[in-house]
Amino acid sequence: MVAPLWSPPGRGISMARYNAKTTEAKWQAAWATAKTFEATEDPSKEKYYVLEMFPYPSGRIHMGHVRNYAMGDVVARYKRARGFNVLHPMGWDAFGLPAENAALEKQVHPAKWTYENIANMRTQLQSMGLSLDWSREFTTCDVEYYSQQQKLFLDLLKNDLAYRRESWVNWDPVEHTVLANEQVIDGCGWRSGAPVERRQLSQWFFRITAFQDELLAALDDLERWPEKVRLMQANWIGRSEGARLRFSVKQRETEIEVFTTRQDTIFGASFLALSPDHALTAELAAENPEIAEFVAECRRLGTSEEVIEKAEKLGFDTGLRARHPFLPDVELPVYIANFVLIEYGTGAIFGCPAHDQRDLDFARKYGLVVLPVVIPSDVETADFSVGKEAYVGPGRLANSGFLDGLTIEEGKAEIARRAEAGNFGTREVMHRLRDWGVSRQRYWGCPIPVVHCDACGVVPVNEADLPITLPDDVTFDRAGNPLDRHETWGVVDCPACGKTARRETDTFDTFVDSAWYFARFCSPHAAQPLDRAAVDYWMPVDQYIGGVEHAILHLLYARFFTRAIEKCGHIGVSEPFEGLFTQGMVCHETYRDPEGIWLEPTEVARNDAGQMVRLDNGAQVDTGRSEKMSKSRKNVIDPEDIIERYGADTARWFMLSDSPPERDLEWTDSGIEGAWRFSGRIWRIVEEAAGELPPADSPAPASFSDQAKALRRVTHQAIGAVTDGIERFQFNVSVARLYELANALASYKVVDAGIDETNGERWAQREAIEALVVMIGPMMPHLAEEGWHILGQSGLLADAAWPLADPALLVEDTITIAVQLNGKMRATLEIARDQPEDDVRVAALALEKMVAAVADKPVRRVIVVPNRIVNVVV
RNA sequence: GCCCCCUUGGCGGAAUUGGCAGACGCACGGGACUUAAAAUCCCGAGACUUAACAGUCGUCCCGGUUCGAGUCCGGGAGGGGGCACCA
Repeated sequence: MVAPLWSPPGRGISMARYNAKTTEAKWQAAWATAKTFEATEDPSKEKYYVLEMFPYPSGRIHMGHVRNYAMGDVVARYKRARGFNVLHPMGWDAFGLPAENAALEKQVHPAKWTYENIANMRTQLQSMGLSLDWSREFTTCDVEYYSQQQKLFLDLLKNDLAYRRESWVNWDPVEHTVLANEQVIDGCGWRSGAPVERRQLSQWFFRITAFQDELLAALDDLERWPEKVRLMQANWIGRSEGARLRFSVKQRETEIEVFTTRQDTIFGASFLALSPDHALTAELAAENPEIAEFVAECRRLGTSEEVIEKAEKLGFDTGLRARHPFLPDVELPVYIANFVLIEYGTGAIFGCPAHDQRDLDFARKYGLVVLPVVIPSDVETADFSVGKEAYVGPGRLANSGFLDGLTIEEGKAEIARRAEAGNFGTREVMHRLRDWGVSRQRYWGCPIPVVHCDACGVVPVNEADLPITLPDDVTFDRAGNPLDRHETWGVVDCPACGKTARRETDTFDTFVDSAWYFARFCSPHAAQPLDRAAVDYWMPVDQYIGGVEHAILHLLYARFFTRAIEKCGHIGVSEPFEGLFTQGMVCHETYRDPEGIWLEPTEVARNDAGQMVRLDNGAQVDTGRSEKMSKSRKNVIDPEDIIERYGADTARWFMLSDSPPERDLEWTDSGIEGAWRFSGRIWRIVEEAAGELPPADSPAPASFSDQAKALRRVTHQAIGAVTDGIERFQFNVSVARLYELANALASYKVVDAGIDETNGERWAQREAIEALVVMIGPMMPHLAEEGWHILGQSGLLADAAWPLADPALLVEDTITIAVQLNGKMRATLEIARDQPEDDVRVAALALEKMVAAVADKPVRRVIVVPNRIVNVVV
């Protein structure tokens, strides 16, 4: 890529090329000096809280950040111009594993690594010229932040929203550490490559399930959220209605409890199946080595997801027989089956092979009865049979005694009623959602403020003793959690009895940090977690913007945590984000040389023959499809390079043009060049006209020439369309309308060069240029600010009001409407607007082309849509 | 396997939600300026037929509703995403 040239200086001093670098620095300094973007609560003004998902401080910003923050800044600056009191803060999601990895690899302390990264990224972000209130900046690894989080945790504990229980973790036996699910690759540790073991540890949980129905129901009211995200959350919560049924076991004094959503198919049941981890399975395994061996086999399979997916359905007949609750003569064999999950329902099922695919596969393998009990409405019962595919569609019940003839829904209700009456079952609503495990056996996270005492058990730290700070003197020369092996940090007096006890060495999942940061921005320096007055003023976030990859976890945790702290009295809202927008990724072509080595875009170029080749050795390069920019594929463009070469405005403009914000954006060199050309074009339009225009705020002349009128109409149409585009998050459409306005201005030649303003041509030109500059402001703020200044405006553009379209100027006196024959376009008709239908019809039929097209055919009907279209039917 | 979304010129995309398909940008071609180039400005362009006027076809495919379908309905193909033995 060749750097564009900032000069040559053009035709004279006043025509000097726009210098983005110095101009951008100048206005960034001006905004900072004026504290333009620092927000304060002002009850007399309507507030608007714009937030982009805060970044993890990896060290450098990437194009995804640029796109995200460019969009957020459009909204923030636009709402400011519309008179809102805007809050637009920024901070850092700074705890987490990468800092510990860096510590291990480079022997640098996580804190040092993190804060240096933040300093670097802050500089990069500031070079983008975002309208951020930097006075509210904080970092989640600041003691000031995480100590407040510890207070919130104590409140959650008091309100029974946090608790401790045993839970399975992925344990890497080589690194002596717990692994997150995404660190387990093919059943092995991502770094050590050793097979991961499942271990049980006592861990902290947040009781998200206490709000599960509310979290589901409230999705309906999140009207400014993408439908897709609401659906994903609903699926994740996974509410299903069914019944819990108890089966008595013939051979022993016990019952097996199953959960089912298809209790209507009970007469088609042919077996029961227990999870390998079911309590009864454990009992049986203790008595029977064969069962123990089978269970062990299932567990071995259990480590690798891939194997589970492909695994055959396996079962082991325990020899036990369960009694059918409605058929005294029928006994159902009890199996242990590898596809029954202990985490869901009761860890046991009844199998109805005819109407469940898994049960059918299982039944075919073990030769069990397949009895259809739901018959599609267009088939006779005797004619219906199930082959390889279970029937899960609608129908009437059959072969089912007292249920025969009922619908599925009626059958479900009847079984539930009889089970409850007979005291062997209940209606039950089950959820897929599990409580949120927040313990991480890690150093670089917020310490969980509790103490383990041999006498008193788990004791919360007294609030007065907070914060529990991380010790600095830790080493990363070995695997495992440094907090565990710290000599003094973990030794503490029990808050309850005073005896020597041990500190909790687990830290919080970093999703906890990001589950309330948006609320902390309202009062970032408060001595308590949240200042109610500030939070009540600013919350909820009016517009949240970020990647769709957080559609489930982060957004669900934030919704839960807001409810949790609402219950504790810290906040007055239950939904944190009124509006949500999920933006697409930034993509780029990929390049590989003949050896299959990935190449950076800077390492390849197109040769004279039009082929992509390596710059260093000329070898031909395979151009791969465009993919999300990633280091592993080397298809990244560094925003810092782009801003250095073209300026922040150009980078931002390119991010907003062409691609709809929710879709992926394809990075191209020609695209950024085009954006850069346009910024120069705007500059020229303003520069060349500025000296000829009437002074700022001149009163409108009494009359306008036709050309001036036409320009004014274009201007006001652009105002309407650009505004509409921003409101609807269609920035690419706003950009197109701004191009049109710029094109109109570029071809606007004032006929009367004199300053005499009787025809209003210069006045209309100023109106148009000012509108252009103001509307470009949210997208290219520095260039717009410079233009505003050149136009002789005294204040900052950042404080200027958004233009309003004058409806009177939008209407065109003469309009062109389409004339169709039998629905096909044949001609157009120029006519004054709002003419009576009869006149339009007559005029349309009188058109030469229509007369010829209709010829001698009888006109059967003429449809006139006012000011739109005429359709002649013959 | 289940659920959801998408498919419009060479490319990214637009179309007031049923009313002139292809706005705007990119790439491309032609021209102006220039000794020349860059930059800038102007013009052209969906495909096919035609010397031209003009005509025919055209929003993934097939069918339907309608005076009229990119838009609504039914079926199919291709691409993408989410969840995944959830009983």
